Amino acid sequence: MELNQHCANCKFRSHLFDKLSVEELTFINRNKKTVAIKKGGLINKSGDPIREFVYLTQGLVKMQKIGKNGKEQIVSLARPLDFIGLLSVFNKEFYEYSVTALVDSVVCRIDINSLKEMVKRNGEFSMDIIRFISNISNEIISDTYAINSKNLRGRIAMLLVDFSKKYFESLAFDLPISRKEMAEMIDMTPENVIRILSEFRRDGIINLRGKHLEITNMNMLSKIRDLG
Amino acid sequence: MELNQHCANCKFRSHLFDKLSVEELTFINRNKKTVAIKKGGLINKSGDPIREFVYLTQGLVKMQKIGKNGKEQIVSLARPLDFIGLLSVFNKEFYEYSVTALVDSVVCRIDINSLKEMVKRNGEFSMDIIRFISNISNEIISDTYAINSKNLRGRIAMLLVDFSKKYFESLAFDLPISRKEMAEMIDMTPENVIRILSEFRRDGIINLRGKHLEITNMNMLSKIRDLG
DNA sequence: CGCGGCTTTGATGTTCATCAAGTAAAGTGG
DNA sequence: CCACTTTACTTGATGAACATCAAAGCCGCG
Repeated sequence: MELNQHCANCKFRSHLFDKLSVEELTFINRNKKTVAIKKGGLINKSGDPIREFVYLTQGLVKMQKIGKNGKEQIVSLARPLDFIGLLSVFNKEFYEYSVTALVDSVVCRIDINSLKEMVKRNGEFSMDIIRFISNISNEIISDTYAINSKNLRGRIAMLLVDFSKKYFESLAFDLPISRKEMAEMIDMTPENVIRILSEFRRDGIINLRGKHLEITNMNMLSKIRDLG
Repeated sequence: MELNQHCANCKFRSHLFDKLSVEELTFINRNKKTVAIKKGGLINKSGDPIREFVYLTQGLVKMQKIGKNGKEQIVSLARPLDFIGLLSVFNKEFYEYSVTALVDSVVCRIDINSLKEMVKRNGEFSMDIIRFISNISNEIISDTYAINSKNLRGRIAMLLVDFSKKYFESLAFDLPISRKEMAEMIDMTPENVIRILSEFRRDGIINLRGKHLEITNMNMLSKIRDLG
């Protein structure tokens, strides 16, 4: 695929940029670079200075931080058209979260000052930025509360339903993360992730072989999510 | 005190408005109203249409939502100069959280469309709004993670230290919320809140009589917070 | 004055983390 | 490509942390 496409023609462009004119997109285009990242590759490192606004066009990435106990904690996953670190770029000097590619991915790195310039100049664009930030943070906050108010079975059920509906739009898919990473996403131990997955398999709710998962009883799974 | 002061002279005005000219402040002033709320009074109700941007000038309020199980959950407290519902006003039609006064309070209600108009017109102002939103959501997210990674003693310790340092700037203060509300803030049961407070009292870390609390061993309390 | 909600303490049971030990899978270097 | 090493996965047993239940005293308020 063509990496260094002009923003004005980019088919991965988010609606966030709809309010920019062709001239403004050209300005952005001059100040961005597009980079391919291999699976497992580091995109941003927690603590590094923020110089760019990162935008995911292809792949899947995780945002994580290190808790006080030294354990990794996954704050959220990002899909194509998601903005990485949008919650930090405008008010922090250094990245708060590390970002790692879960599969081969492609990101655009837009010079942060060029973007800020756009925000100041184009009022409709700044309103859109505000709406995007609000949406992202609302989602993280409500997801976090939802996870923490559920028991372990409910958490796993929620995660699987989300994968199926939000990320893969299919009842069968390959898990993009390890059991350990699942545990880091929903705040439990890897042992219990495995235990509950085995339980679901025993109960005929899912098929699971290695990373390949198929939801065979979505009704039941949704019920477990809602009641947990 | 004078409720309907002109924004240009308001001593409770947040830095958020620093970038507005006198004319712009006058425009805001024409489209705002200042309201006094009694302790326990409802300021915003979850589900109501968002027509105004609410700004706290005096008092203390709680933002809460109702979990699936029907239990109340307190998302955050807001002090003077804090913006209430800033995370919702730009991207939602209806309030997500209810807001209730914990003590007698005063709020300014600014017409939401007037504020949006300002954002579009004044680029420096919109940058400030973005920074504010980012700060608020970052704080809520990191506080939520911090709370959930601690055991119950650590949670109570964190809450008390926060009250002391952030809200009252004193080692002695009156708890602004009930034991039950404390439980709703840090996701535990009222019984355990009480149990642990009694423990802290037994261990000489705090004095507690009804709502009046005094931290007698801040060192130990901080240690419990950090190690929990 | 009495009712209902808040507070407090104790007893009990459940949920989940931790520890241990073994198997499978995935890198790695020769 | 194979032996080797490491990392991920899996199951069971145990104990600790915490929620729930129960009962009694307290306080504010109509």
